[in-house]
Amino acid sequence: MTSPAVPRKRTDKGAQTRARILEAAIELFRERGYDGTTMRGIADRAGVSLGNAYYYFKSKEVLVQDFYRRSHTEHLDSAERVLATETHVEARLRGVLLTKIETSEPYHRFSGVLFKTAADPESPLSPFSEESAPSRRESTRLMERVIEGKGLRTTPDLRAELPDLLWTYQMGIILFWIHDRSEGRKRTRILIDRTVPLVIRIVNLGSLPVIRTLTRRATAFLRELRDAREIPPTPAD
Amino acid sequence: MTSPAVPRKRTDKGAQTRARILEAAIELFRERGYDGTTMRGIADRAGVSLGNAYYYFKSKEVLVQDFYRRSHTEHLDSAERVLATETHVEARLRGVLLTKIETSEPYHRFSGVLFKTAADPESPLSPFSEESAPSRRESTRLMERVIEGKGLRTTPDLRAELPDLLWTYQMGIILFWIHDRSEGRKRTRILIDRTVPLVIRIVNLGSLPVIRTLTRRATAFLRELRDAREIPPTPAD
DNA sequence: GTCTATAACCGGATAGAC
DNA sequence: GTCTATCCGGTTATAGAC
Repeated sequence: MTSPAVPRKRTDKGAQTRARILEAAIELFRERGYDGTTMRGIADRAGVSLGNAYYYFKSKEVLVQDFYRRSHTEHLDSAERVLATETHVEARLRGVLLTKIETSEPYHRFSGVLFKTAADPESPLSPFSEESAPSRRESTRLMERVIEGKGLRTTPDLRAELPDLLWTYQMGIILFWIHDRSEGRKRTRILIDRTVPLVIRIVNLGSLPVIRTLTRRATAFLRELRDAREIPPTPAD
Repeated sequence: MTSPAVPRKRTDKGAQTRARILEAAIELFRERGYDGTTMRGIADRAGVSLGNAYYYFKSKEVLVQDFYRRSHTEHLDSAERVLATETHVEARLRGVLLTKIETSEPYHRFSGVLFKTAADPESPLSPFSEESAPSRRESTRLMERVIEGKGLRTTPDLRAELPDLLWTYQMGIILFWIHDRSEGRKRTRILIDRTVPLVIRIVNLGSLPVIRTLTRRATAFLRELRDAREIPPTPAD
């Protein structure tokens, strides 16, 4: 008697359609790759009209992005489990990187497309863009957690820069992974296995007296660079 | 009496048309950017038909590439002049990097497009692809010349890897430059000025006894990685 | 206001005649 | 070598249904 003619199941009329479209897209991307998939094909398989598909997804690209976003959250989850069990930095770092490429595996085929647009400074998808700041923040947060592990000897100033540096390192690994055509991404795995200990060792060397001044200078510059980035470009000066 | 009815200037019937099209493309890219330029517009301005434009350039992308190739050769020239006058590694490296961003400046606007396709592993434009091996080779050759300068203390094994490492460093600088919106690319210039000395110093540190084993291990791995890349992926093993 | 569909538009790319 | 005619697929405009 309270509620008028409003239908009960208000939950998600279109949300389901949206899901159907995304599902169809994922299937087709898997079957034929990004370029081989057409928006018309996606709409067809989802049983909707072309225009309708565009009602839910502004472009073909955001379809891949939505698809890829899954991998990001999956990674956060898996990484969480790694961090809960591993206590040594080295193991933590290796674990975070390995889970990254593992959760990304289903997307390897289109990672090229993703990376492509990511490299474009105009694109909101660029890892350096304003829009992707949240997920970048999440990734560096992960690195903050990583370096809470045992086995790291470092100075406070270097430590402060480490999350960003490790994020960059991770980007490098991903770039390698994208180009890795070996079965089981064996080559990327080797890369991780070999470079993680090196990275940790190099960081630890940073506290050696001979290297101290160098480290200090480098971190000072990094800090400067990072802080300048936060501030919108100054037309003056 | 020897030559029949054939016109004398046989040199380049179509080569001129080709040039006209490229010229028109460059103008339009400059005026309206990559996306704002259409193949029809290019053909129009060049005074040829659309189909004809495609006869000379397989795609819109290769037009930008041809355009960009100029910058590459220009850079080789400018770098040559730098290497002829500068004797110290640091000055040589800085000079090579500065001329790189300076000769690339006219292309800054589309560098996004270039980099975009370059990041795609499928693309023949990818700096890691077979097709771009020649220009990559030229760039690492340049780095070989750079390290012939004075002021470098290093071991043979590290030295052997340096050209590739410095090429990677240069790629990093370019990535930064692409995203650099500061006037006169001031930020990239600062980046170069600050990091070049650091890089040289780090390399020189590589010969310190404490670091030797680390360097040796790292270079061994790099060599392994590089050599494996030359060999086509082995399906066996 | 939320959803769905049809009919274009636009621009990159190709086929094939001359 | 050059053109015209088309294709193809991403994207948009727009109209109507719920």
